[in-house]
Amino acid sequence: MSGKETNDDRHPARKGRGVDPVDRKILGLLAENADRSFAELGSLLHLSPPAVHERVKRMKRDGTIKRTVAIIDGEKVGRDLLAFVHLETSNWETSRRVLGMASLDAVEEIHTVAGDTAMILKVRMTSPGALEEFLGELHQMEGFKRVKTFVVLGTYAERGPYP
Amino acid sequence: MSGKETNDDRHPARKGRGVDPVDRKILGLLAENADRSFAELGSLLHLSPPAVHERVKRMKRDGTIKRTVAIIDGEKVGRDLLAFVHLETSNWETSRRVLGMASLDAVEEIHTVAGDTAMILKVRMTSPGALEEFLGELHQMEGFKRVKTFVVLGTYAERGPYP
DNA sequence: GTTGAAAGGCCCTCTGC
DNA sequence: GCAGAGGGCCTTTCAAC
Repeated sequence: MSGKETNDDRHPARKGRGVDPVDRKILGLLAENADRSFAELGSLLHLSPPAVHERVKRMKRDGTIKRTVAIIDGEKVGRDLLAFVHLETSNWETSRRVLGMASLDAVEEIHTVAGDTAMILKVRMTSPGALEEFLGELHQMEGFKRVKTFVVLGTYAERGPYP
Repeated sequence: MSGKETNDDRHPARKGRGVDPVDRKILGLLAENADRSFAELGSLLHLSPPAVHERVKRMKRDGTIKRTVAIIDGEKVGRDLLAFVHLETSNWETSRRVLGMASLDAVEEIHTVAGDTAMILKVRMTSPGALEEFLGELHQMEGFKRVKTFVVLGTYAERGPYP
């Protein structure tokens, strides 16, 4: 891992304030499988179930644990076409309309970035035709400069943040 | 997965075989919040808890529901620098070594793609220095042609597949 | 698929250390 | 902040319709 973050701070967690090593271990276990019981977590960490519960409750309250979700197999439900779409817009109004696409079922991620493009979208489609239609909507928007699409051929890792 | 897609299948679920509209509704609810009880799901769907349980168990067994995980706030645990890295490799051996990076804590996604690059990585770092170090490792590898990095400025949507 | 019931396990709180 | 015990809810499975 990286080192040298701290100069004068004696606590190892400078940015993750209030997240100690035990918390991180809990987060790691829950990020991998949220079905674990407090009893199981406790035995893995040599802690009592109430102690684990206290920590998890605190981390849920302060937003460190955002939520727990079921991971769906996109291919098994027909969404077998994953793509990254880069797009540049020439004005803010157009960008706002793109951000509104977050409500579309196909749109999984929207980021603004620094680099050769302005925005990156991750979309999971049910068919090439659906992707074509989506790209068509983007082209219809005024004030966009360029769209570049990367169709995913294979996925070799896909998970959430790890503490 | 199964093979044999039927031609004369009258059911609307062509690709998501065995996933009917009720299943999709369950998946949608659990993809948003996996903490819901079977009783709650049942009342939302006008089904009995055992019926819901049966469906969920089946979908977990056949992999439609891959797993349930806790979503961690990357910024709260110190990983506040998200980036997409595009890289082109000139041989397969190098690509294999990149795929091995899936075990790194910072690497969240690895995809091979069609388009102006060969692979896309999503990485979440604890600091700019950590990103620099990671990019340095890529450059040290023989057989890579080009690396392009997009640092994320803002995230406006980030979730998993939706049925 | 639904109802009803029954057993088991876990959550959650409280109390004491 | 952590360990131990009890009430209560939910899960899970079994019947029968």
